Amino acid sequence: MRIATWNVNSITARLPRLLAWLESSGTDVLCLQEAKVAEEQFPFEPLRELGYEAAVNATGRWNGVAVLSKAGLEDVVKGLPGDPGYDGSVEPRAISATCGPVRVWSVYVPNGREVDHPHYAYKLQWFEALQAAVAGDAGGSRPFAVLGDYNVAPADDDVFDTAAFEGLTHVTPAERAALTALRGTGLTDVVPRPLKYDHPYTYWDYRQLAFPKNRGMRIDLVYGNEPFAKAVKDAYVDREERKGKGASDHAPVVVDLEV
DNA sequence: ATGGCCTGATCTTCAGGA
Repeated sequence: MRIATWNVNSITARLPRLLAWLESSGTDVLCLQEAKVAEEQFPFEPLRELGYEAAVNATGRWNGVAVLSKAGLEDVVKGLPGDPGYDGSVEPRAISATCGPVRVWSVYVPNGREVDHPHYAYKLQWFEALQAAVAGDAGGSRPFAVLGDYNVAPADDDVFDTAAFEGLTHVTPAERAALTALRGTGLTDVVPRPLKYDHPYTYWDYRQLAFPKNRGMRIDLVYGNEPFAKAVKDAYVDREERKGKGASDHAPVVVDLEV
């Protein structure tokens, strides 16, 4: 079974590439983030034609997550139990579903913006809610994983230049502590291999030739429980998908499971 | 090859991304 996570940065803008990639990669289950579209406008039909069912939590131009599957799609839960919300409203940043033998979450963790911004406190609260929501499945015997855009680089090695991130979000001790606490529920960081160079970056800014210069970050993560981690046969970042015109600024992370 | 931001809406300017 091939399972992947990909922040597509608008499913509307990315649809031709998304459909082509689903076919060429042979992905069975895709956890998708930043759909940036209301569920009513979600492209269910072209996905169905490729054999994918879709579970969607999306409300409009911001955020939006989905699980696409041709391996079954059951017990869908939209939203994060205990989601703290931001500025008085809960945003569509999480969805979970069971796809055949595996249960997955697709998550889009809040960015945080600046360390002294309310969005940063929201980000840390959101991590606490996520930890509470997944703890049961994380300790369970069924293969389970939380896949998505975590908006945190787990270690200094996961950013191209630590000095460039001095005082910024995504690398602070509190954010990394949130990841450590999340792993403490029984989850393992399934680190993919890079297809080129020596770091499995998953995101490169659109600006300043970041991708050609490989100034990237590893912020799209796959956190799997023990049964999931044991079933992993391979994992890689499909950096080919970051190339060319009309690319998302994130590349897919692909995991092959023997389940 | 991979090329000096992109996306969608409040739409010719801006918020948000990270």
